[in-house]
Amino acid sequence: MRLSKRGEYGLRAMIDLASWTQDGRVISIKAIAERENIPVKFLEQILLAMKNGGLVNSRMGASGGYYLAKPAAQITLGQIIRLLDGPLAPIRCVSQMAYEPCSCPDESTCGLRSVMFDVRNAIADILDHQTLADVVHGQPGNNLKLNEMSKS
Amino acid sequence: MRLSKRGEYGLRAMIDLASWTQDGRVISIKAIAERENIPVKFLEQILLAMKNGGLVNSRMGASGGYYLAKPAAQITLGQIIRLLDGPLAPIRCVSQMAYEPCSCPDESTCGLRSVMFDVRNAIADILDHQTLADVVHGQPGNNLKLNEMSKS
DNA sequence: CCTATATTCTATTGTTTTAGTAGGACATTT
DNA sequence: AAATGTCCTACTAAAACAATAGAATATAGG
Repeated sequence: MRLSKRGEYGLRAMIDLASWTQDGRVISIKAIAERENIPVKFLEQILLAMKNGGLVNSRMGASGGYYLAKPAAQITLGQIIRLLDGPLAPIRCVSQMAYEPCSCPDESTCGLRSVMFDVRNAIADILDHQTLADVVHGQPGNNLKLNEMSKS
Repeated sequence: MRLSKRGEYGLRAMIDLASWTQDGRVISIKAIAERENIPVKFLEQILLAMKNGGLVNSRMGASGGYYLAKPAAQITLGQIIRLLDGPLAPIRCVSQMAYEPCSCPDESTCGLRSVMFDVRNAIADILDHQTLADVVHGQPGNNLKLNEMSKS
């Protein structure tokens, strides 16, 4: 159930962009990498992928850099993670974007599938509604349960 | 965010055990593997791990096999997944059982961390409350959201 | 125009994880 | 004693992960 470093770095970089960008300014890979403790060349790839995915834009050359392609309130964490790490769903047979049949004889009566469907939705409910703007402004998650004692 | 085959097979095997076991009977690896389409030798390892983890017991020798170590209502999917795949948390710094500090300067104000904390709790809320008995008897998940349009 | 500073793009590398396989030792039933 | 199980360790091929390397290209500023 874990997020890769690629996904984590991508999220941190986007949050960084969202919090440091104002008006027409751009931010260099190096600046982000230093603030967020991310290997420069690795971050380079990640930002490139996000550019190709339409989440950021860039200005080349000296004093160039990156900026969000859309307002921070229109970019969700779900979009970023899907782009960098693939589907949110724990198993393919409950994924909307990358569905594949599983091995069970009948999906409609598969107990495991229905639980995993719930898990997928719980994850997507959070990640598809939390925007970069929410994260930057410390918006509390709408699914937060305080009195939760389970160990993850 | 995905479940490994090891985890998936383990869950399927446990659900199989929960639904086919009655009174003092045991079920062989081969029988489970055939019903659930799991490679026999792989399942062997998985069941062994679950035995060492205290979730199942076994009877050796001819006509031996496995059975649940506890009533199905006392085994949660969370226990199984943690045993086979490790922590449910997307990143270590929000894990209870395998906490590690992340790279950010201050965890208490880290926006990413607080979102991932919510995600961890959402996953654990489901997986730590759904028992094998629930799954076998088609208990609906308590976190199911029907009108959900997001793609996973 | 030239240089320093950026992004762009592709390839390569080392490590770890995943998903099994193989094979023999040991226990129990028949 | 043979058949049928679990137990246990080691091994392996392939994929995923986490970078690194290096050259090409673009632009600002002097």
